[in-house]
Amino acid sequence: MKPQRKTRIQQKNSQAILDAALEVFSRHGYRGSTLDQIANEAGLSKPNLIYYFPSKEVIHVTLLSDMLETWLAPLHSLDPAGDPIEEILGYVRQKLEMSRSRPRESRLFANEVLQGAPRIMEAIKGELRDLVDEKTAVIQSWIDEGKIAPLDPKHLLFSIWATTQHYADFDVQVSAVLGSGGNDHFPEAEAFLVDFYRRALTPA
Amino acid sequence: MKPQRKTRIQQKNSQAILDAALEVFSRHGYRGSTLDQIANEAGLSKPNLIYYFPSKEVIHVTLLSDMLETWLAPLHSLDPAGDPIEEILGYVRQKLEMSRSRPRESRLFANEVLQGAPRIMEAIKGELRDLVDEKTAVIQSWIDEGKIAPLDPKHLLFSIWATTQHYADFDVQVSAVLGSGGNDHFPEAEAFLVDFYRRALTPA
DNA sequence: ACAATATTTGACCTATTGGTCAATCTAAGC
DNA sequence: GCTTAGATTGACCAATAGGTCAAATATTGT
Repeated sequence: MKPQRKTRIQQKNSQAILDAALEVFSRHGYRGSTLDQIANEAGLSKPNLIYYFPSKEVIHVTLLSDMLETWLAPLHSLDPAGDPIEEILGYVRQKLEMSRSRPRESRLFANEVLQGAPRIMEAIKGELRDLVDEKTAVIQSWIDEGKIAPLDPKHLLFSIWATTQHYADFDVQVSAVLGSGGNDHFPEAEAFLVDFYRRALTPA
Repeated sequence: MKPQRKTRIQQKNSQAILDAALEVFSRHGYRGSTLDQIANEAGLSKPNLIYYFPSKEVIHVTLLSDMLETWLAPLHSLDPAGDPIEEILGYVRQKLEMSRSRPRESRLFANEVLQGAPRIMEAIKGELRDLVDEKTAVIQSWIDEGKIAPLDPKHLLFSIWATTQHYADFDVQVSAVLGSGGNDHFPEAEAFLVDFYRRALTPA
C-alpha cells in the first residue's frame, strides 16, 4: 500500500523520523512539538527532515494513519464463532497489551481526539464506525442468545477503550497514585480488568 | 483563599478571561492556545489580558488549580457509613454528571496529564493520592465485610475515572460512533454505567 | 575513476506569538 | 468640573518556528 522507500538510507531515516516524531508528538501534542525537537530526537538536521517529509503536518498525518490500522486490529479479531465471554475478555487483554507496548500511539490518538479529531474524523466516522457497527451486532446477538448480560454493546466498547487506554494515557497519574516508583502496573491492571469484566458480563 | 477582586470591572473581566481561557485551553492544549485566541474569545485586547494576568502560564495554572478542587469533590463525598454499592454508584453518577456539565475542565485535566502533568504533579502526588488512599481503605473495608465483590479498590477508581471522563474527553468519538447528530448521550451512558457497575460490584 | 544522483546543512526568510510600554480613555469620588 | 486612579490599546520588540535554497558532501552505478 505504502510506496517502498528506494534506498537503505531513505528507509532508515524515514523510520527514524517517524519514530522520533511519535515520541515527540505523543508527549507534547501537535502544536506543542517543533521540527527542531523531532530532528534532534531523530539525530538529523531540520532541513533534512523536510527532505524526507514535505511538512510537519504530513509527518503527523502519516503517524495517525499508521496508528489507526494497529489500533483497530484487536477489534477485527473479535470472533463471532468464539465463546462470547472469552472473546470479549480476550479483546480487553489485547487492548491493554497495546497500552503497555504502544503507549505513545495511544497518547497520540488521545491528543488528536481531545482536540476534536480534526485530522482523523473521517476515519472515525468511516472505518471505525463501520467496524463498531459490525462487532456490536455480534455482541448484541450474544445478548439475545442469553450468553452474556444485557449491556449496551456500544457503551461496553467505550468502557473497554476507556479503561484500557487509561493505563497509557494517564500513566503518570496511575503511577503517582499507586506509588511504588515506576513499577509495571499492567499485571495488576490485567487481573483487575479481566475479573471486573467477567463479573459484569456473566449473565445472572 | 483567593484575594477578592477590587472593582466590579475586575471581577467581570477576570472571570471572562478565565472562562475564555478554559474554552481555548481545553480545546487546543497549552501550547496550541494563543493569547490572541483567548483575548478574542473574551472580547478583550491582548494587552488587556496581561493587565489582569501577568502571563499565559499564570492563567493556565489558575484554571488547573480551580479545576482540581471541583474535581476531587465527588470523591470526598463518598460516605463510609452509607450503603456500599449505592455509595459507589452515586460516585459514578456524580463523576458522569461532571463530564456532562464540565467537559472543558475534564479535557483541560486530560491534556495536562497526557503531557506528563508538569504543572499539577505535586497535587496529584499530594492531595489526590492522600484522598485516594483514604477512600480505597473504605472500599477495602467493604470488601472485607463481604458487602461488595473483591476488586482492587484503586483500579476500581481508575476504571470509574476512565469510563466517566471518556464521555467528556472523547466526546467527538462517542458522537461519531453513536451517530444521531449531536444528541445527548449521557442518559444512555448513565444507564449503562450504573447497570455495569452494579453487576460488577454485587458480591456473588 | 567519474559522472550522475542522492543526501546533508548553514544561512536565511517570513509569520506567529508572548509580552512591553507609553499614551489615551473612562469612571469615581469630591 | 476636576483630579486621580483604573482600564484600554496601538505600536512595537525579541524569540521562536516552519519552511526554502543554494552550495557542499556522500553514495551509487558503470
